Amino acid sequence: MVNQLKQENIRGIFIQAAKNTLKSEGIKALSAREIGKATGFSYATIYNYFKDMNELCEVCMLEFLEECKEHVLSSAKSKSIKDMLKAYAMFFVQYPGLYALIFTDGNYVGRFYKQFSEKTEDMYKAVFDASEVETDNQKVPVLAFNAINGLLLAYINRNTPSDFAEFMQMLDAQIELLSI
Amino acid sequence: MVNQLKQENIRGIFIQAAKNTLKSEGIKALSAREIGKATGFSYATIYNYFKDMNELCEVCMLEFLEECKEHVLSSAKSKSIKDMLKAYAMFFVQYPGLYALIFTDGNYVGRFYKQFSEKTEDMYKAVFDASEVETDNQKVPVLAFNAINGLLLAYINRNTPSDFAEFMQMLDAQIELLSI
DNA sequence: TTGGAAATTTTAACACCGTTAATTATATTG
DNA sequence: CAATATAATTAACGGTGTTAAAATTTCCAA
Repeated sequence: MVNQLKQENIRGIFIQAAKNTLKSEGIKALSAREIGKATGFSYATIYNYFKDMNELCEVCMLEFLEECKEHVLSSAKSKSIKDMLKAYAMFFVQYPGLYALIFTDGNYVGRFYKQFSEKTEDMYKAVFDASEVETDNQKVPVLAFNAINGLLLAYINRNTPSDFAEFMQMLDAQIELLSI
Repeated sequence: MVNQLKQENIRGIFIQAAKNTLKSEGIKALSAREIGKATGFSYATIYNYFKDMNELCEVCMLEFLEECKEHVLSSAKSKSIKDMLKAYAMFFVQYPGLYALIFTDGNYVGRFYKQFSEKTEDMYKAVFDASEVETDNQKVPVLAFNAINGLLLAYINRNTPSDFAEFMQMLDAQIELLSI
């Protein structure tokens, strides 16, 4: 019982350390040894609490997705889909490493992708439900977010456009083009 | 003179070997040792012809981008933007590893991203020019491709949707939603 | 309280990776 | 042919994830 609690705590310590690294330095900086140093444990102790580094990453991903959802629902300037999609984009502009982790690094989707994909689509639909947009087409929320993801992909991973202001213009234009 | 030719040939051998691996097995399977084995050279010989593995990858990326452009311009069913965007998507569905390499693996964009981004946008515009679409908005080609890239990102990197037929439906719906 | 069993942590090791320096082999040229 | 320049190879370093064995700590009953 007490043991259980302690185990959960230590697991949480590893998760927190990994999240810190992922947020500040990105996945390239994450390693078993680095987490060991950050937590004061040996580098191998992690393997008593996670099957492998992938599992640790996947747990972080799920938590980040939750953070993202909360950020969108709480910080959007209005309930217009434009502002909500902007809030979504801003989350990843603020934490570009998380975008790479969640959307582009295939290594760490692995076993959990089903659970993860479902949770992502749930978020998309939740945001649309919270917005003032009405559409019969079930696909529209997913498509809209996909389009924004494509924009983020170019901006975050490839520095295109290279300027933030221009990125914002592209974001506006993209939402305009989607005509939702 | 003869030397120069020989050097170019060996460089080409490494590039070809790397391209084969990237196409068939993706970037995770690529390593200096693996290329050494595939070409019959030692693993360190590559460093006489490329600054590092990144440079080798970047050269491959540029060549793949060219292949992609040729594929779109030659194999699209018609000059409608719908068919051309479909041809674009099909190229990466056929070689999913290349999509990961070109668009999502930040490691290998590195130094060359400017040259590479420009070449990508050139391709987008070339495709639009070759199509029957007319638009005043310079941004439209880039935005349309970004949206398709977002779709590819979900399908290739995250298996969403998990079914090819459904992906094709999403593709149609995305182009529809863009109303171009 | 103490001794032994169970649980946990750490150390050492293995197989990879990219990369570099020194060595060996090959080719070129006087 | 010998000396030199060029190219390829081997050995090594520091990094990675991961596992097995050793060391340590925790726990509980006598």
